Amino acid sequence: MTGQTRFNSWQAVHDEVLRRIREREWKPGDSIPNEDDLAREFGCARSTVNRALRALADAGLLDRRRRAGTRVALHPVGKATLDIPVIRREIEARSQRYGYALQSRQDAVPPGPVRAVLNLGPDARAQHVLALHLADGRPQAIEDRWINLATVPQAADADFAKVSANEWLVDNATYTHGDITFSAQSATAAEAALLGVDAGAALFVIDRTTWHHDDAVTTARLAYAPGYRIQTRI
Amino acid sequence: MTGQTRFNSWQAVHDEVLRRIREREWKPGDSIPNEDDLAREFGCARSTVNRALRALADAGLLDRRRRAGTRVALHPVGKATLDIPVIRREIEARSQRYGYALQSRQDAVPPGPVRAVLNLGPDARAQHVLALHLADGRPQAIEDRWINLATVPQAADADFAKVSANEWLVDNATYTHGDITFSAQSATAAEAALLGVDAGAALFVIDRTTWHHDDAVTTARLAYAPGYRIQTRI
DNA sequence: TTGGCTATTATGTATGCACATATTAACCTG
DNA sequence: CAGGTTAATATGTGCATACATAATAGCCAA
Repeated sequence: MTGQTRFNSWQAVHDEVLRRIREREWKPGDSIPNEDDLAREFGCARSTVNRALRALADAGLLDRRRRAGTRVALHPVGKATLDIPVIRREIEARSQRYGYALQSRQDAVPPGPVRAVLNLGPDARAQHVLALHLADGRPQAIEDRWINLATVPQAADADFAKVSANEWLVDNATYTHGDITFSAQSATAAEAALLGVDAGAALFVIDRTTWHHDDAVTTARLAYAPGYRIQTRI
Repeated sequence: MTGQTRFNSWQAVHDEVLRRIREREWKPGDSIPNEDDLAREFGCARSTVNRALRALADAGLLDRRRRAGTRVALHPVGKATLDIPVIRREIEARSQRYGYALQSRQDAVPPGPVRAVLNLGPDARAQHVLALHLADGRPQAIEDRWINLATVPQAADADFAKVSANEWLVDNATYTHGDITFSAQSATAAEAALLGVDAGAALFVIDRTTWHHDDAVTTARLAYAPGYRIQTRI
C-alpha cells in the first residue's frame, strides 16, 4: 500500500504535508514522522523532505527542533510578507503621475523622541526634511524625515528639491537593519492642510528607522492620505 | 590571492554577498558571477552558493533568472514579514487579561460588498458575528465577521459567546489562501461607542478574507482601538 | 527579413553520503 | 537520589554529481 504515488520533488512533499496539516490528519501539536521515515514513505531522499519541511517551518506551520523532532505548530501564526516600495514606484505602478514637492529642509536640533531614536546628544543637529509625495497632482503622503549627519554626512549636500530623501537614501546610504511600525493616526491641522483633507482624518502612518550597524541612519514618518491601504496575500 | 578566507557555510556566503551588495561592490542592476565561479572563489560547493543566493533572492535583494543569471535587484524592495496573531494571544503576550464579548450573532443576508467577496447569490444568507475583544477590560478591537455557511456549515452551531469566531475558525476551518488589507479608517458612531472613543477617531483596520480553494470561507474586519500598531524589523 | 530549430548556459533540483550540532534519554557514580 | 557524564537521535548542513528546465543566442532555411 505504500508506493503508488511518488513525491519526488520538494514541492510535492511540501504540498502533501501541507494537505495533511490542513485536513487535520496531523493536528496542531502532533509530532510528525522524522525525515528518514518520510523520505522512505514518499520515495525520495531525506534532503528533499528536509527542504519541504524547512519551507513549512519558515512559514510558521511546523516547529522543528533537533533531536525533539518536528511537530505541527500549536498556533499557526499567520505570517504575511508585505512589500515596502519606494513611494514613487508605488504610484507609478498604478499608472499615476508621480509628483514631489519639498516643503522644507534644514539643519536643526531634533525633538526629544527623534534624538533618542537617532542616539544623538542633547545639542546635536540633524538634517530635517519635510516633503510631499503626489499622485496625479494630488497629495499622497507626507514624508517627515530626520537624517543623522554623523552617519550620512553627504546628506548635507544632497539636493532634496529634485529627488526625495526617500530615494536619495536608497541610492546613497546603506543600512544593516531597520524597524517599521504601522499605525493609524488622526491628521494634525498641519498635516490636514498639506494633504488637503479635514483635520482629524484617519491617516495610515508608517514609521521607519534604519541603522548601519550601531549607527542610526535615518528615521522617517510617512503619513498617507485617506484611502491608502496595504494589501497582501497569505 | 584566492584562498585566504574560506566561506564554507551558506550563512557565510550569504553574509559576504550581502556585504558586497551593501558596500556597493556590486551595484543595483549589476550581474554577479555565476554560481560555479562563486563556488570556486569561496571555496565551497555550488549548492552552498545556491542556497545563499536563494535566500537573498527570497529577501528581494537579488533577481535570479535561469540562463540570464543573477543580478542585484534594481529597486531593493523592502520586504517586511509580519505576524498576524490571534488577538487573544496578542493581548496575553503583553501580559494583559483577555476579554471577549459577543455583541450580536445572526443569520442574515450580507450587504452587497460582502456578498460579492463571499461570492454569494443575491438572496443567500451568511452568519454574521459582531464581537468585542478586550485587553484588561478595555475595548481593544471590534470584530465584524461574515462566515460563508455554504463552506463552513458547522459555524451555524458554534457557540460564539464563549469562543471568538476568530479562534473558532482557526480550529475548525481550514483555508488554502487569503488576502489581508491594512488601512486607517475613521471610527463610525457605532464603532466609537463600542470602543469607547470619540467618533471619527483614527482606527487601524485589518480586513481579511480567506478561501478554501475556490470557496470563500469568511471575511472579517478588525478595527483596533487608537494606539494600536504593528511593528516589525527588516 | 522572418520564422523556427538547436545549442548553450545558468539556475533549479534530486540524490547519497558524511559529518555537525542540539537535545534528550539513559546511565553511572557518589 | 542528586548530579553529572555519555550515548542516542533528529535535524542541520556541506559536498559531488547528475539531470531538469528556462531563456537566450546563434544558426539555418524559406
